[in-house]
Amino acid sequence: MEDVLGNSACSQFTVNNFPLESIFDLSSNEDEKIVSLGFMDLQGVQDLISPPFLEIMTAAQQVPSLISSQVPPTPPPSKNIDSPQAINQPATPNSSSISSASSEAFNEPAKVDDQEENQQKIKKQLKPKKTNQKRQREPRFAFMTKSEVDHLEDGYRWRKYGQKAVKNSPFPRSYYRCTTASCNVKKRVERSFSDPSNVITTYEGQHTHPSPIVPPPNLGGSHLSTAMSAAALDMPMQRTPPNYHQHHRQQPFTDSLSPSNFGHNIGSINSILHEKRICTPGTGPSLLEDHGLLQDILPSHMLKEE
DNA sequence: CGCTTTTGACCAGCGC
DNA sequence: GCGCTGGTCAAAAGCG
Repeated sequence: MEDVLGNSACSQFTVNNFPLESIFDLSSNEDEKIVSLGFMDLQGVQDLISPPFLEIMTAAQQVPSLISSQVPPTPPPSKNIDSPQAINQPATPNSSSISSASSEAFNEPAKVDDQEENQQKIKKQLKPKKTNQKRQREPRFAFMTKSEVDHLEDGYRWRKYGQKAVKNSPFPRSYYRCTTASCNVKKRVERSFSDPSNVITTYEGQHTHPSPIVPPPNLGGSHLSTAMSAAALDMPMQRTPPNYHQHHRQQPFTDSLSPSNFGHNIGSINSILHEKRICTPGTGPSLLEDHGLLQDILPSHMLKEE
């Protein structure tokens, strides 16, 4: 673990490029200690070199172990509170780190379904009954995007259901929910206090349906379309419609570290990376970031496969 | 008319 | 227990 954590590329990347704004608010399960790391906690003051973050970074290099756990396009996974693996994720490398990176839910067997149905029923009720358990949360994934608009077009349709002022920030946080009836995916959007040009988006849950916005074919070549079609079935942040990149510059690392990306195969990851390189204008600094960061983050063999 | 956004209120969790 | 904060609800308003 320390070997990985001590990876200078990782530290450098975190400290120099995304000092305090890289958000990986990845709630795991009823063990809410990660959940407690809210945006504002992480943003600005949170030491991202802390183990949870670095575990995620580590998880980025554990892709092969995740590839086998392809996320089915079925109801969003929930936390299996009965699963010892879901509880008290040890700060050990490999699978445990991956689990702490909000992927444990993806790896849960089908037995979760019943629980998750109950959970969703409860969620749909106005007043969820409070049981012995703490409120369950979907796996979350946050990333930061350089954008002038708050609500990034990610190919899904969202309905805003709330807005709250954020502590220590002049920018409000907006709450969105996927408009698809059976889909409980939510996302939160807020502007980075330390860098207002950055928009922090947190996705919670997993889409149970393909993206309603079908990207036009032959944009960016086969790599792009492959990545899109695959990603469209999964987490929203994976897919980036053409117009998305026209207006926004997403921090590359976030895509590459997306747990859902891990849920696919390396080819898909490479496709997404390829997509970004295709779509990111070479005139901006993002290209430089892209190039350097991706190399830092991704195992070298993955980049070679491109 | 249907859908989305706005916004104040309410509730739960957490720390003191 | 109390206050703070995050998250959600739901009525009203806005929009196409």
